[in-house]
Amino acid sequence: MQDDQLDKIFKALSDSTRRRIIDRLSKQPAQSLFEVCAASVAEDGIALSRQTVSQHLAVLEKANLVEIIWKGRTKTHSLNITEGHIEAATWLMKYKQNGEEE
Amino acid sequence: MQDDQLDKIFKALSDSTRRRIIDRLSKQPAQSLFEVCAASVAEDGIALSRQTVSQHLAVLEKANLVEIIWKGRTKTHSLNITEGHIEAATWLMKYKQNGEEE
DNA sequence: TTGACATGCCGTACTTTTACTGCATAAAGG
DNA sequence: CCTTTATGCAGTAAAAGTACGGCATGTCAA
Repeated sequence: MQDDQLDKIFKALSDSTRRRIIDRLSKQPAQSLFEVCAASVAEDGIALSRQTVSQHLAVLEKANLVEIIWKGRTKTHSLNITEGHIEAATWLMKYKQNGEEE
Repeated sequence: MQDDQLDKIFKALSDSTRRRIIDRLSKQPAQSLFEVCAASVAEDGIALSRQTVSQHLAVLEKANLVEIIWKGRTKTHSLNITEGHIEAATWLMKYKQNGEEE
């Protein structure tokens, strides 16, 4: 696993807005930009501009966490968690000191 | 798991310099600030100022990833990965789509 | 063709992060 | 006492991250 890839994945996960988007996309895939915006207001009461959400989705896209499929003029976003992501996310586990009670 | 805590942990892990420090501390615990600096130069050939390393260690400390023990006038840093950290690191796993070959 | 819709790119403002220099403080040793 | 050693704090500067408005482009449908 390359440093660059780990950077992208951890950075993508280090923002609560993006984690909320991930959670939202997991419940309903293939959402457009506007659907994500609308859901943010409807479910969390957080009104974010189109550009802001677009930027967050771009970060997730660069980390390959969302898959893009164009349907006509609509760009749909779906969650795409791969083995590579799981490997990256569990990077810390190899440093867990085992032993101790608990 | 609170958003604030997840933020701190993922942010702490999203920098390759900090990941290198974690790796270093896992091999040799109870290192002082200067030892981490020296090891950075010796093992990776990266010369970082004392203050820069200090700041990185502070980020790891705020995420509770390192434990501080004072020995005389020396502040020693050791890795301290808890169940909470593991839980945070595996945050992404609950979104993994199972199924598919592989 | 025209209008409405969805996205993309450019620029701005504010905040945070990263890396650094310099100075101050406190403890141990000669 | 004075020097060395280890840390802490303040301040600076460049870069990146976050959030936004405006304008342009492309597409679907009436």
